[in-house]
Amino acid sequence: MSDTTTPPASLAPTDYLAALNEAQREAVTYGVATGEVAGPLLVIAGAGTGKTNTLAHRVAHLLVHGVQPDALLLLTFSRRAADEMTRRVQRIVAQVSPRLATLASGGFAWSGTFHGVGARLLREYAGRIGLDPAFTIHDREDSGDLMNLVRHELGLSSKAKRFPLKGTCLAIYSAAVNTQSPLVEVLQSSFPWCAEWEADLKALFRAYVEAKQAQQVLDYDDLLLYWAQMAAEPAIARELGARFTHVLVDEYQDTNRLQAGILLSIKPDGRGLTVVGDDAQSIYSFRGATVRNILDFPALFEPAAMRVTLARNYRSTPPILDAANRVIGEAGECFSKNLWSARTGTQKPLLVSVRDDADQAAFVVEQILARREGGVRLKSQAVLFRTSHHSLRVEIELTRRNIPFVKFGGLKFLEAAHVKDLLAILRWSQNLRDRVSGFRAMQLLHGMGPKTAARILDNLQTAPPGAALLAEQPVPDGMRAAWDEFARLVESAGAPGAPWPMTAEQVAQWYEAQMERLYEDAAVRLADIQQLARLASTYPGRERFLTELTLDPPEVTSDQPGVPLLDEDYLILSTIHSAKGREWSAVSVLNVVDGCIPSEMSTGTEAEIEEERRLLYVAMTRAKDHLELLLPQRFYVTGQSSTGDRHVYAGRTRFIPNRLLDCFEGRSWPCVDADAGPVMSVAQARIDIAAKMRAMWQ
DNA sequence: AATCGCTCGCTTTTT
DNA sequence: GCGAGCGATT
Repeated sequence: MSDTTTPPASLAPTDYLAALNEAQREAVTYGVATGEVAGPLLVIAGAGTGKTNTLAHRVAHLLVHGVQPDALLLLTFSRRAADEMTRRVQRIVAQVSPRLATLASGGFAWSGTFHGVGARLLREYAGRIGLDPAFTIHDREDSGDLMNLVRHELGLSSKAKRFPLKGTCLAIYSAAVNTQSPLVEVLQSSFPWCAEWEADLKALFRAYVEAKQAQQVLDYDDLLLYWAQMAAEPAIARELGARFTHVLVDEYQDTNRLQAGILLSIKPDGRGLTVVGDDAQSIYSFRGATVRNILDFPALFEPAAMRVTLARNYRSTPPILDAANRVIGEAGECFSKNLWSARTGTQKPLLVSVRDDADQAAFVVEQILARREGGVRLKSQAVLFRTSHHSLRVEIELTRRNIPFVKFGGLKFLEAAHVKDLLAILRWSQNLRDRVSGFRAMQLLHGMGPKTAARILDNLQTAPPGAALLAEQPVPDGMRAAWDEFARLVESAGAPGAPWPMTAEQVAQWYEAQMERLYEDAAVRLADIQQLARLASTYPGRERFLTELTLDPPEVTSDQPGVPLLDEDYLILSTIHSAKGREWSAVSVLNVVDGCIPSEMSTGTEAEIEEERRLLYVAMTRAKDHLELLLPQRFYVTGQSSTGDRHVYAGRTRFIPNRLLDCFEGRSWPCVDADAGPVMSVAQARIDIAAKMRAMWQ
């Protein structure tokens, strides 16, 4: 509406905008009240600048101005982020009017990750793009299994010179798809040691794609790829563009070319498109994400996209922010926002030298307990680390002291063999052509091996659809009865309109009867299966259950000791990657030493090292009031020498060179005895390490 | 044809 | 410390 018209009487005063700062308000209101859909908007939102809040307000603002929830496409990095966004929007609009509260109470039909939304759109449009709407989705392991199957079929596994393993093949394939670049280039830049296999890999990938299509199976990458291909059809693109008048994307710095392509197809002129992100927090390039997406966004459009920068940090104290700014300021290519803090506080982040892994764990746990005594709940504290296994000692220490914790990242619930077994049965019942699922499911039967299973899968594939009866498949006489029972189970589970969650319960029941034979530790696994069955009952049906579980598995494994109850206070352990977007009052970062951060796996190229720097930046900017970086002087590595475990001496991460030490407070722990001399400074401690290293060889 | 037991090689981050 | 792969055994 123009400024000459008065707002409709139903419109409540926009009080909710008053709590925002100027830049935030600009991002929220840009183009909303003009009466037509606004041009493209890029919001550069530094760490802790109220990004989620701003995005939520923009969504709320759109609703207030009459946009229907169904017309919003809300793409976030995780489901958790989507849920958080929904909650906030609901809270905001509830203040404006009861009518809007009702409107938003159902949440947003089209919010979630690119993969999750893609899966749902593809099912809806399946008929028009030659896809079976009952397609199953393979997780990474399933994809690896299928890749392996094809790899064997093509005889690549028995080459004289060792052919890349399935995981490597899949990684190469995935990189090519997600970066949208030719195989040669991917091999050259990321997998130079596999370059000689280019021709074979090409054949392998062709066969892999054919296998997926024959089985009506999609992998993670396909969800984006099919969506992108679909959106490349002008008619469908127009339809999607009209249906979703507003598209909002969070964490845009971690999207890849495929995702950017999808957005551009739907919104070619950028009208109605809002992307939010922070190039300093781009940490997913290993997954094909490219920081160029966000950097090049404004110039994609004519006129260029509106750009709003949020630089006022509400999260961290000035010393913490200062240290983080300095760390990211060292980046070779620096786009830092130089965040400034609105808070008070004078405690510098700690740089704590400890002897080893064990002392690191002891120190961290002691500090956490001390802070809890001081009134900081466990839930407001977190321990962050580069790789999942870095937290092992801390986990042991926490368990020993009976401190509840939850760990994010690393091994997922989904990867446990027994969970995969159960899902394989359900997936196979949904789509009998899915060989990976069927192959796995059938071999749960005693007496069923790869040969018999493969023959049955062949029979099913060649039989006309609907004509193949599972029960009639040829199996050894000894297992006829068991097979009949299994076939009945799978067929009834796969029948259209099979009652849910009863189906899941029946399958779980059948599987539980097999577990004793399959696993020595069946008792522990049984609990998982029961939990899974309970989880199943919270979904409306099998299809949604399988899809959403595959794309967004529970982040916590239940075989951890002392899994806390929901209302209990518990500590968060998380990989830095999984800590994205979150914040805690106190944060401890483990192993801030070269070899861990940066990971020794990621020091090959300048770009990799820069990403590791941003990773440390992300870790540091999670802290609100208290930040400690741990420097074990030596840590154990496993399996690198024939003699087994050994320890190596480590130096402080290269991302905190001496010239940055004035931002930190150096400590040593355990404290050096007063009689033994002054407390070591960090610099002195390093000289000692060097001496020890020389001493090793004397 | 299935299964068990042995050896060899690899070992990040995740939708 | 773990899985994939292979050879021997049932």
